Amino acid sequence: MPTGRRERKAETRQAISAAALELALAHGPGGVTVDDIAAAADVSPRTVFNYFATKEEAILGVDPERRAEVMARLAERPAGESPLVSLREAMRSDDPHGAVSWRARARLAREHPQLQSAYVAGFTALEDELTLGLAARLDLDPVRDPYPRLVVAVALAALRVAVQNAIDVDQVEDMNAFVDRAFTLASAGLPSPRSSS
Amino acid sequence: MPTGRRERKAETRQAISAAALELALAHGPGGVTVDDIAAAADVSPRTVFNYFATKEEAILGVDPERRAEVMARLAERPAGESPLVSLREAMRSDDPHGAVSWRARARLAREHPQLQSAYVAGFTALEDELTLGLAARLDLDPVRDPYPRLVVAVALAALRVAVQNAIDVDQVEDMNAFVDRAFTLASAGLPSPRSSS
DNA sequence: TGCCGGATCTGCAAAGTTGCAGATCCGGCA
DNA sequence: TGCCGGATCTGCAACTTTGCAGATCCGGCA
Repeated sequence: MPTGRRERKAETRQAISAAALELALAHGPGGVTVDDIAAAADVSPRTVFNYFATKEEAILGVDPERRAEVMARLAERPAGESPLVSLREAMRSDDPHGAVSWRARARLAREHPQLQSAYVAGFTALEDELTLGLAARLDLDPVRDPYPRLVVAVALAALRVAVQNAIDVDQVEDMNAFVDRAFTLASAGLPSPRSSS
Repeated sequence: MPTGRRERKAETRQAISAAALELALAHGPGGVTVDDIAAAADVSPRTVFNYFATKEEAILGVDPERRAEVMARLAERPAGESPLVSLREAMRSDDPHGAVSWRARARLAREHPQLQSAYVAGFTALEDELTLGLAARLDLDPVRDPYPRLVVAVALAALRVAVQNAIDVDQVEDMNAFVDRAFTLASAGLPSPRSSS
């Protein structure tokens, strides 16, 4: 059982990410320097930027393993299923541990505009990956055919809006209900609401 | 006819934006420094950051006047119209001059990944504005009710994907056709395609 | 004309970000 | 054990970005 370089790399990333999140929660994103994060993770400041493009990304950064899980779940969805449903189910998180830290980060991003950009960038990166996955499922060209990317972009928009709305009305426990509502609206073509409340 | 401060401010912004775009097109985004842009626009480097948060934003930056035009067009749409249609029409650009520079920027963003983040950030800023405008039209709470933001987010996703697709298949002249197709798909709830080509 | 007040611009210092070159570490192999 | 090769980490210099304090500009008004 070799503790290979790959595992060490994942550990370093985790250490930096954990230190960044903890310090940001404690002192606010602006109250933390990269040097602080580096010291807490016991690496050089330069190494922080080997793993994350920006300080904000170090704070919000999504674990690559989690992204891989989403991709794997997408690949396992039944073949004929509606693409929006496949994506919704692939992204649904029933892992309590992951969900908690994910909510903490979403809330942090909502409260601190300086994190907004990095937060959205995370969705964009996921969009690129999911587009390839969905195109493969549907046997479509991911770059020339707009359909896969359009469905993924809409699905991520729905997810993002649902999460933000759950946070805004302070009901993060019912996250799944909010997500379901947004996806239902999207699948129906966003009909004019009579009473969407 | 006073050449008031407001006009001078707009002129300075234009000068910086134009210099940034020109230099970026000539030498690539990475081949231009903020000092270069500042010198070309005849201001201090510090002033560049008074108008734009980042060098990338200075290159891609959307003219606030253009955003105001979109908001004005949205307000003028008939009352009972489908929200997606209202948004599509508000964002449709028939101004040849504006459209050309817009395409140049979209292409530049597509070709240089370093601009991706700033490009998406522009859409996010527009999302916030349009959400308020649409909520007002529909008389809904823009923060507690997810509907306005969801529709806007989906509309912008459709627009973004359509533009990217038109660039990818090298048919930017037919931009409107691409946008219409994406919006039609979205209004129909993104049905599984048989032949979306 | 000459002053006032606000808007705009600038200089400076500290922090963030990146490319590059080299140091270090670690597993595999003789 | 001792070396090799690649992956990882680090130091450094240039550039980017931000907060702050002050300089400058400009229109309005006495």
